[in-house]
Amino acid sequence: MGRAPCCDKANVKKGPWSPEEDAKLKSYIEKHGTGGNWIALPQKIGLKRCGKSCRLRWLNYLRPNLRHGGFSEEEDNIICSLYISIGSRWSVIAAQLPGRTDNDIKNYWNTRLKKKLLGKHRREPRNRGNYNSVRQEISDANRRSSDGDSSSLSMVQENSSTSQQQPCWPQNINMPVLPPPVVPLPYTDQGPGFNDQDSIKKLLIKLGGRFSGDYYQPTLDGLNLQFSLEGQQVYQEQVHVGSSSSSACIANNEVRFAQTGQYSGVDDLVQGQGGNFTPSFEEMVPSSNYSDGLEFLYNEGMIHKIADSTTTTTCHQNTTTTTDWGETTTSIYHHHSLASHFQGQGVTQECALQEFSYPEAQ
DNA sequence: AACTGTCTCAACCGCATCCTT
DNA sequence: TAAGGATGCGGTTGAGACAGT
Repeated sequence: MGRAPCCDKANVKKGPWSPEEDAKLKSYIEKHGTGGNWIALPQKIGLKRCGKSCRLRWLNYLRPNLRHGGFSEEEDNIICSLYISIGSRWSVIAAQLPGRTDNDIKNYWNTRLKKKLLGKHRREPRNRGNYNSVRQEISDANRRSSDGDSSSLSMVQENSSTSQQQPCWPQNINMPVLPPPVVPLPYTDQGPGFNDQDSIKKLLIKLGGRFSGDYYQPTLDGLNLQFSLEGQQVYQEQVHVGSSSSSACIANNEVRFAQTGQYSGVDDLVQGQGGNFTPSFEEMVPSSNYSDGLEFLYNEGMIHKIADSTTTTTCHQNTTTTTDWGETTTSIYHHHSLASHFQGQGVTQECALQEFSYPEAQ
């Protein structure tokens, strides 16, 4: 016997919401809150909708101070960096972007950001598809540009002009040293104290990972690289995060790449960890083109591998040991300035990481 | 003008987790 | 402590818009 349905499926309306329904729901919630019970809410206000549907409509569309579309370069960077760090935990990512919903970010990632990455790898059976994506990107960039983001268009044009020409890096060669990021990064103010272990623990806990002090083991001095963000460094921390095997895989891959300074494919790594590699990322960054995918991030100014080895340290291959996939030790490229970025907006590190609250929760 | 392919995004679905009793 | 219900979340879908042929 399966779970009881949350509502009478036969008696609820599905599909797009009408303005009348929106108005009903919005005015009720603004006056009374949800009453702490989404399931009962539609009956209270005479809507023939499932409670879950009401909740979704409110959270994704009716809630005040929401922004739709027009993602800035800064937001792109945050989304990408968080995706790299924690995987597809959209609600966590959304919590870092005030006014954005997890659904919006998820859609944006799936339709735009991921394609930015894929664009260079995807076989283009027809020219048209490529043209469309370029056209779309230019159109988006134009829109962003008109919103005051002047960096977008030039970047997209540059990308589109090189997308057909840029060779994929052959396997097993050293990655070329990339120039410093072209796009200025948003995280420029270094907040105090965020590098300390307590702050990092808090961040990781807030991000939803279980934390084990036993496993926590900053390994900066065990790594053979250093990332730079426009002059600042992104330290790699080894942390204990559960529940996200995909993020673990992603992070581990980057560790692998980072450790060796060259790309050697993901297959052996995948096999070594039970083959539990997240399909989406695998698809997104095919092993043969992995370095190229990373290059996108370089271009975006997300990460910058610096050739300067003044901080070179040693690293052993088993830094990221795993016990099982539910209790995974993973590595996160930790933007220590991320929280301080929100602090700069008058938000504490703790608060910056809180999810949105709603009337009944306030 | 009709057709076709692609893209976007709102909404649904089902599972996982949390909360209450 | 267990069971059942509510909520949260991420993956997926499908309708509509748009552009090329």
